[in-house]
Amino acid sequence: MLISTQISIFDVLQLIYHTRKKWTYNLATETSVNERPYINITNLIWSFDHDSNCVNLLLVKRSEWPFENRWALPETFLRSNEDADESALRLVKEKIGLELADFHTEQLATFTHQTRYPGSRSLSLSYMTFLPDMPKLDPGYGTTDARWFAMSFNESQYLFSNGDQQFATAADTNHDEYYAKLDANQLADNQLAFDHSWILKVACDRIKNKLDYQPNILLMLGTSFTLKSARRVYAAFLKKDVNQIDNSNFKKNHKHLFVEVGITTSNRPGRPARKYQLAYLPA
Amino acid sequence: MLISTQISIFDVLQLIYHTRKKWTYNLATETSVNERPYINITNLIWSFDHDSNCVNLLLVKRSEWPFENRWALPETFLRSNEDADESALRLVKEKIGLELADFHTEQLATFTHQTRYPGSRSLSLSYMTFLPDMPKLDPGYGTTDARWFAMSFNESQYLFSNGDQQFATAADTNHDEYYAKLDANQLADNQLAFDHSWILKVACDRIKNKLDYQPNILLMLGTSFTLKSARRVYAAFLKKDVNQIDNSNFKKNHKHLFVEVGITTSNRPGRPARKYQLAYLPA
DNA sequence: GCAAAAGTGTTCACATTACACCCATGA
DNA sequence: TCATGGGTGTAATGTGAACACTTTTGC
Repeated sequence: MLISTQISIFDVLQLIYHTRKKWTYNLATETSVNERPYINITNLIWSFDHDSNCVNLLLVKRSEWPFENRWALPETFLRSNEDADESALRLVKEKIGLELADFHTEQLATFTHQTRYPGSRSLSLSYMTFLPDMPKLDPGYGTTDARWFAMSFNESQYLFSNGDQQFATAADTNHDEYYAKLDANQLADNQLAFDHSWILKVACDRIKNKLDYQPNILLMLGTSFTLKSARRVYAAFLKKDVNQIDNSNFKKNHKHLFVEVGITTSNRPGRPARKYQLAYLPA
Repeated sequence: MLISTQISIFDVLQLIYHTRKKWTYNLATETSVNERPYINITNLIWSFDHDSNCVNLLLVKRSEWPFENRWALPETFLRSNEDADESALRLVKEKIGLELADFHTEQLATFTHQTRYPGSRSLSLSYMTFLPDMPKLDPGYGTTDARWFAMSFNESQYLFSNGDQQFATAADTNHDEYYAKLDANQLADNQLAFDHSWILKVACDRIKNKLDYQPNILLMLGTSFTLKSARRVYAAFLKKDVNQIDNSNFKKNHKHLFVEVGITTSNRPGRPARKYQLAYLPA
């Protein structure tokens, strides 16, 4: 059936390209040239501001089509000599330089909706990285600006703010409804490019769901952390105030996840807090 | 740096193909032609045999390179006119025909290791489908056989058997270690093609982890199910005997997930069992 | 010593477990 | 009426929430 669609000179060129691998293509059933979409690696890079005690997300201002001059999650193309997670790590290095040696990247999901990328087919292989620091940012290729956006929330969404700019996670909770509306919404100034508000929503939900059994998000607190800072992170994703999470209970409920590794030294009044690490080692 | 690698006529053709989209490529930094890998959709199709009370998985015998004449998870190529989840559904329809109207597909993960596919770069976008029935199978394109394999387990692996054939999930628990060994193992007769034993391991772990909060796997029991059959599914993934899961406690612990919808009629001795459904509706 | 920050302990409510008991059906 | 499969109830144990209390620091 697909053979009935128009075939351009580019399709033919692509076919020639394909055949160098001695792969036999069956046009009628298995393929057409358009089946090789762009492979975008999208990386949600998280960090924690120890001054403001806020969770932060890295956003970039695009300089190229599509969505030039608009804010988006950092993206790159998958290269032939790297796995997708290596590609996500490379993206981190491009934005923050190489001063950080040790950080954790994990897969979020893959987004394949046909209209997610205007003009051409593109898949987003999305990853999340938790940085143990909040370094200065370097916009790098394809972007004119890169900034940290502090996370907050309202009843139905998470919000990410830097100065006047504020972006929210998708308001829809249903995948199909979100993408059905996506075309019409593409020009709203307070929205992230592409389907990034949806990707961001999926990310926040995932992080929240993993808090009680695999809180890799705490890696953004550094190699060790105090219970108070951990509670701040939990509170941010649970849409609570820190003080709504009782420290005594928090410690008891998560003792299987945390292991004590030392004590803080501080110049402020009050008993110094103990330091903890994740008891499991994220691969 | 990438510009220093050899450039073939095919690279040039691919570039011409690319430029029709008016996308400006920066060879030195962002791309090379090999960055458009094959997009394989891998679908793990699950079902339940009500006669043997076993969880079953669909495997196919490949007829084409690579791994011709070997068993593998069913795969297809992503087409230009479908999302990846639609592609996974199409794969189901090709294997089982169209007699089943209502079934659920969800994303598992995306596998991108450079050596996962011999000879060329290929990404696997993996999905899972839970069939409410165990229909006759149709091998379809690229395969000579398609069969149900019954799931069992040993201490460290899940096993899938049909007659003499038995395949196991990956023995490694570490991603990097698995892929480091993959080349050497490719020819063992009792192994699935590609990295499918790893994908299958990831799938089983995912299903197990979701049993207590989103047991979509129960959709393979049909539109409604008895507590006993649900316990059988749980037991299979928890590596227990059905009787190790107390019925009374099972009901109490999962009452937020199940809702009573009727009663079974049976010709056997014993009180008829009640029928339940998932209380939430998987999208 | 006092205030501030953090860690500890106690109580109560509720959930989970183990296991005994009761109910509905076919032969 | 008995064997069989399935549902219900209960006491003991374990877990989480609320909140009071103790410890350690800076000033």
